[in-house]
Amino acid sequence: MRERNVVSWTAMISAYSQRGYTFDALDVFINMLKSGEPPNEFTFASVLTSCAGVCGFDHGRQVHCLIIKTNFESHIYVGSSLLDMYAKSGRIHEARGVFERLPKRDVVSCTAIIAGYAQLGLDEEALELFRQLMREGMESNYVTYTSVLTALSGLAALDHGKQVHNRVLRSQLPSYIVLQNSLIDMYSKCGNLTYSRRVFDGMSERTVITWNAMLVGYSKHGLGREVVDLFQFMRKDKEVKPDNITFMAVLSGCSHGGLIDEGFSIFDEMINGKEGVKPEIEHYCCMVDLLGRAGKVHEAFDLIKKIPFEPTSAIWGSLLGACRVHNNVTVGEFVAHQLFKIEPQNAGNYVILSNLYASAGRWEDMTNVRELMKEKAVTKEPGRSWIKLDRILHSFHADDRSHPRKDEVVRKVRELSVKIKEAGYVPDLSCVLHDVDDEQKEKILLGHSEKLAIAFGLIGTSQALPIRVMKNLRICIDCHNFAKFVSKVYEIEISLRDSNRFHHIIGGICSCADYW
DNA sequence: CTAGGGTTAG
Repeated sequence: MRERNVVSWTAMISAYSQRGYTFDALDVFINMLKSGEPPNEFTFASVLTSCAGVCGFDHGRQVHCLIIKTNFESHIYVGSSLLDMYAKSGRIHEARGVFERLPKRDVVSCTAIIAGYAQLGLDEEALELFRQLMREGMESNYVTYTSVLTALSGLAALDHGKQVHNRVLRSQLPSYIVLQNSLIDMYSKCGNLTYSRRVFDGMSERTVITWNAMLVGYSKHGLGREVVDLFQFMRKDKEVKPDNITFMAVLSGCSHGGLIDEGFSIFDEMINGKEGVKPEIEHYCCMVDLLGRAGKVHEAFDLIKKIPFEPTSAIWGSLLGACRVHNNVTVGEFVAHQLFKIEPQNAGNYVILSNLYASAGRWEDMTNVRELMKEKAVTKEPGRSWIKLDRILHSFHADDRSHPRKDEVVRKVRELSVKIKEAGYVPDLSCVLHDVDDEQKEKILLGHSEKLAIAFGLIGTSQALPIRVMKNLRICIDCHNFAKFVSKVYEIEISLRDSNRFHHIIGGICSCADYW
């Protein structure tokens, strides 16, 4: 074109941006500035989409400066994409600032800020904001519901999830696949696979994400057979093609469900090119996990040596977990030191190596690891467990003194401990890293947040109802054992969702088969 | 003629 105006420039930027060519979009934007053509609100809204994520937030901030200078910050489209850019770059406070400064709000800007919190895992904040904006009369559409469902999945808040589902049904929205997908995910992460499957079966059209969400659900619940069956069913649907996430779900489902041979045969077909998806490092990671789970620690180690990628922390981490479960100190030691090189600040690795030494009675080595950990000043995200009782969410952290019924809860944990010891429970003191005597260690163990939540559940629930506890980290070995004994002695079902998967514990047996 | 928010992973 010999002549261009703001519309031609913006159309080009938008075209690149919508197709994912973020750098090209930015490039055209810069050339536009050089040409002297002033951007308008359309240009800014468009170019900011390309500043989110990959290009980082440096470009985004510079564009923000321009927006302020040209007085477009309060424009509703510009403001929405601006706050979205900040949220996607992890700057949620800046995003909130832009949102609060908007003179007018609409569905999109409200959804963008709620989704921003949810995508960063700030689930409580997302839910709280959704409620507040609803009170203030915000409109909701299917994208809003999808974003709220993401937050509810994270919180494992089944009742809220059902409420949103009801609202969706009542509002007579057309059935958006994206919304249905997030319903499947919500129900599965809230522990109700039956409802997930009901939504799945009711869909007339499915995308690869639909299938993946359902497969991941079965996988997280340790139902390997269902994962493989559904995968075979998926292959009959000629409308969808399994992608790399599908295979991760299937392989990790085989691993968690103990289907070693099935896992390998699917993996071999991937290598032979029969599946149309070549194995990436994540798939090798699943196989290391699968071998490790089966107790084949050395085979897992050999696989790592053979893979055509540089091993990642996820690969080593998976093997380290297997070493802990199968008490392999020699391999574990080597693996832990690989991890110390790659991610020295990750406390979990020090903890596991220390556990390994403790279970082998190598106290001096254990002390050294602890010293090393102090030296590197690693910090752990504080463990937190929560349980819902009479529609109220009760949250506990270790040694919680803040709960109104703390004394009652602490007494109950002690009572449980005494009762289940009679049935054979032995506290696993290797789970404690502090350098104190055994009596003190046991006290620390009894203060773990998941035990507090379980005890609280027992106080408040009538015998027949299952206890549903959620945890933000992986459950510790001692607490897992504790829960198994409690379920047996008190004849109660305990469902525990940790950061990794579900544990359905009935009669002293867990659905994870003690591997997680 | 040009514009903003959304779902699946280990």
